[in-house]
Amino acid sequence: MKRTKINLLIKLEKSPGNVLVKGWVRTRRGSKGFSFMEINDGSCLKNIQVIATGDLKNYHDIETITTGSSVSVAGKLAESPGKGQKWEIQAENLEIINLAPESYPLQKKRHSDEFLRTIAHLRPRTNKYGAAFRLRSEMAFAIHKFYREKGFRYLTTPLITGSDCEGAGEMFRVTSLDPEKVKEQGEMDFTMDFFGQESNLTVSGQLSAEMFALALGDVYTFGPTFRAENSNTSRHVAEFWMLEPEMAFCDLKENMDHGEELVKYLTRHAMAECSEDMALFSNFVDKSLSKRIDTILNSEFGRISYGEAIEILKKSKKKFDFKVKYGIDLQSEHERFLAEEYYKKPVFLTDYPKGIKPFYMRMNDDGKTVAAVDLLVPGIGELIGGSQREERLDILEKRMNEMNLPMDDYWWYLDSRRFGSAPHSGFGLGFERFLMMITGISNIRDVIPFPRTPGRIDF
RNA sequence: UCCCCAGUAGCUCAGUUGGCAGAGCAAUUGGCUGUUAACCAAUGGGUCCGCGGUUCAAGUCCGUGCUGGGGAGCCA
Repeated sequence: MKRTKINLLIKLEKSPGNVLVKGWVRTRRGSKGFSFMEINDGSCLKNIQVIATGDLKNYHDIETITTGSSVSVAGKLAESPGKGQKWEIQAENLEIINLAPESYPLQKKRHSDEFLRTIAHLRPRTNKYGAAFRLRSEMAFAIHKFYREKGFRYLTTPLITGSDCEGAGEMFRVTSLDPEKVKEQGEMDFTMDFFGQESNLTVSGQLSAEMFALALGDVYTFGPTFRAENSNTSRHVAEFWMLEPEMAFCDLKENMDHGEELVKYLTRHAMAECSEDMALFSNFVDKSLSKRIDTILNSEFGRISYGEAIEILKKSKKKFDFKVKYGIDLQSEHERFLAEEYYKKPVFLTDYPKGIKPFYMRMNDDGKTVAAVDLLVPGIGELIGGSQREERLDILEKRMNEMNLPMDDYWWYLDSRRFGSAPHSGFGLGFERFLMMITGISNIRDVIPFPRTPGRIDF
């Protein structure tokens, strides 16, 4: 008999008679002569109840089944006379695949997130983490679906990069040099290294994506990204996934339209395809989740310039630790006030002063601000960061000079402005931060399978 | 990296003024003929985070290190 997954089984209207289920025992309740078991196979949140009676030939062994054990159950799918479930399996053949010893760390009760992080290899067997990682999978699929429907091309950009000055934070060095020899020589000779020059793990695929947007039109990258920052917060990890769309013939407004459409599409997809898991999050993880999802789906995101934001912050009676002044980079407290208290919904901030933004952002006509855009979201902070790119060669070169960037390293990037340059825009969306937003899970380490943070690379 | 808080049984946590190491859940064993984080009873279980110090006596006080959490900076 072929195995049926539990997500299909529990949806059945009529019993097909006998079924075969394989999974892990969440709990066993024994009485004299029979046992109830809850089996979960990871296909969905729900367990299937199995009843095993004393007339089974291996019933003596069945009585020893512990939480966490793996089993294979064949039997009749019957309507359950008990409350709480429609179906149950009346076991006719129950095979113990592996008995979990008493040291199995997951109990049939709530565990703290901190404890579960220490057993990250087992935590997907819990309701909450199972739901989180099913949703993560579904959201990755939804990203590809969204872009395919819109005629975008999926681009995979290199994870190892030679440019050491992308300006998006500390980078991880990639080298094949022998540490012992480096110690003898007293310094690293990069000409002897694998690539003949210094190389690092990427902090963004954007520059590569721009080249392909100016060839294929609309592209997106979706893959891992690395930051060697010594960040110890609930919103940062050293290895995370980022979605980066890049669109030719697209200005800042269209860039925002795209970001808003994307966030709404993915959120709608989560509600439609993962309703059961989403219900768990709003019932047990974050009581305000339903309201936030509703706001994301049904409100128009705010859109204001940096200058307007500064005015709003100044006029507010709120006391900030950092004084608000035109030209400063906005602090967390400022961003939170704008998204959580003033607008109470996601809000785009545009047109930042050029001094606090990177070289590739397009200079506005005022000569002081650039066509940058950040999307601030209640509870998360910055979800999206992007811009319209500077497509005018002379202005781009001038900016790079001002910022002392080595022009030679960027010869290929500048070529794109030399040969058929065109307006284009794009942004980066932090995949884990998006997952935090739609699950209400408050620590980024709990939405990524095996988190990498300063001082920790377990599993 | 900085600020604040915490570390006691497998888990969650209590532990008074410095004076015998505790609870609930879990586990183990037994009971129970339809359970729902089953129920009832019994039993076992400790490097009180590490190191050093004060003291007749330290889980408790002091110093230091490590780990975890919250916040800040950096950013996705």
